[in-house]
Amino acid sequence: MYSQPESRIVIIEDDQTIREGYAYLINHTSPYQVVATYPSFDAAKHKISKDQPDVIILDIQLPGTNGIDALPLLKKLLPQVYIIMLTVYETEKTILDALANGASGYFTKNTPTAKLIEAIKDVLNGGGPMSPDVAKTVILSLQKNPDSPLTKRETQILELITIGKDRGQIAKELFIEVETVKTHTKNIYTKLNVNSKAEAIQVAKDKRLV
Amino acid sequence: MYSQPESRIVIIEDDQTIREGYAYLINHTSPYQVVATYPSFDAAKHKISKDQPDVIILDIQLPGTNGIDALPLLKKLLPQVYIIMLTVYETEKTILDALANGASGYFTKNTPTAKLIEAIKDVLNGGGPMSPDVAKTVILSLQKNPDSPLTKRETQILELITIGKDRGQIAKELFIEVETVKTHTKNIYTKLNVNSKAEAIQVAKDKRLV
DNA sequence: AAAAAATCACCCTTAAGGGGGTATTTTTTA
DNA sequence: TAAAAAATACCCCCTTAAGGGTGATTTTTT
Repeated sequence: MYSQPESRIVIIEDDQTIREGYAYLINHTSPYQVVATYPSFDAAKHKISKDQPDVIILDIQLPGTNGIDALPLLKKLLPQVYIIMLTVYETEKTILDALANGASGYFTKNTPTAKLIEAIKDVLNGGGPMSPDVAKTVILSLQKNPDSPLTKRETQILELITIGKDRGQIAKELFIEVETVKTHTKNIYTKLNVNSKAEAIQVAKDKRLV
Repeated sequence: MYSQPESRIVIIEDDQTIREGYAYLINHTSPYQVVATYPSFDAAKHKISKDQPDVIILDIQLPGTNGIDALPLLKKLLPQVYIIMLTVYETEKTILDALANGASGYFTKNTPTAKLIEAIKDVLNGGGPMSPDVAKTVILSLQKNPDSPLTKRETQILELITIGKDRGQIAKELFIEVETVKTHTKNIYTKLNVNSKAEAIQVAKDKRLV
């Protein structure tokens, strides 16, 4: 058995105090080494490939290219890299956008260094670390409305409608007749107070019925 | 300042060893009390309201009504209760279904009791605890395809299409002409090799383009 | 036993969507 | 700074998948 090479960390964060603080603490209290720090993505983009980072700690509120937009660009430069977002924003949209664009973890800025170091370990082990409030937001975003006016079958059909299936496909998938699908659809429209597929999809998304 | 009343825990789990093991450990190593345990939802449904649990630890593979189906029913009986799923299944569908139906947290069965107790604390504090692998699965489910063939504008329009907006609404929302929306749509169809909105939505979902 | 949910059928009508072609302006990138 | 890519906008034509109305039987729940 031989010792693993240290994992390489890069920090992109515009606040110098936070940047250097985290860098110092990670270097001195963990088996990881901070190989570079940058105050912005634009400052990092031409050099970061040479740093060969395993993990990037990325702020969202950066001057120039913001963290969300930087995500896909970093992924393009370094397809294997894990990216942990660090931010003061914790709106649902920001969190979901970050995760949609390839972030591996998400923490708010008051996160103690110990937790962050644990998160680095987690992503390297294939996990997806998040602070509890972030996790809660993510879970809520997945939650369906428990007070749906629709029956089980109707919900099922609405679900298929929202993923773009037409009557024929739905009928085939559920082993029922097209006319039955039509009947259910009509009932769905009545209950949701709409009169088209498009509107139904909007209401479904809006009220989290599917 | 007076001390908080102990939080009340109920465990629903068919394996007697696991059920009693967790109950014992939670009772003896944490400030929480297990007020009842049941081997199934069906055994629990008529009594659990009287237990007044704050947190339910719920297994998925139960005899009779399974854990996923039990979720909305438990939520109906006890709207305020937090439910932590405990299971050997960790397929994406199972995890997402559980969270969609109102689970507050999700752990695999090999989770040490200490982590579970921490999870109880987390949900009571409004967090959304998950084991790292579960979190990873959730994050992956939110991830977009980084190699989309679509431009930014096209992705944006496809996104609006998938949430049921028609040409007119899209045009208004993006401050462009309906004809421009049509042009983009045509280009999207060409790139995705489809020739209808419905197909485009299916491909979009399938390839996680939105 | 009653109510709710799920199933199937027939008629009739149209708006929203889709195909083809062309062209200018703006932005990005090499 | 030249070339390429992306975004914008218009015109003509055409059809299908979707929606509305009405009625009825069977299965499942309560």
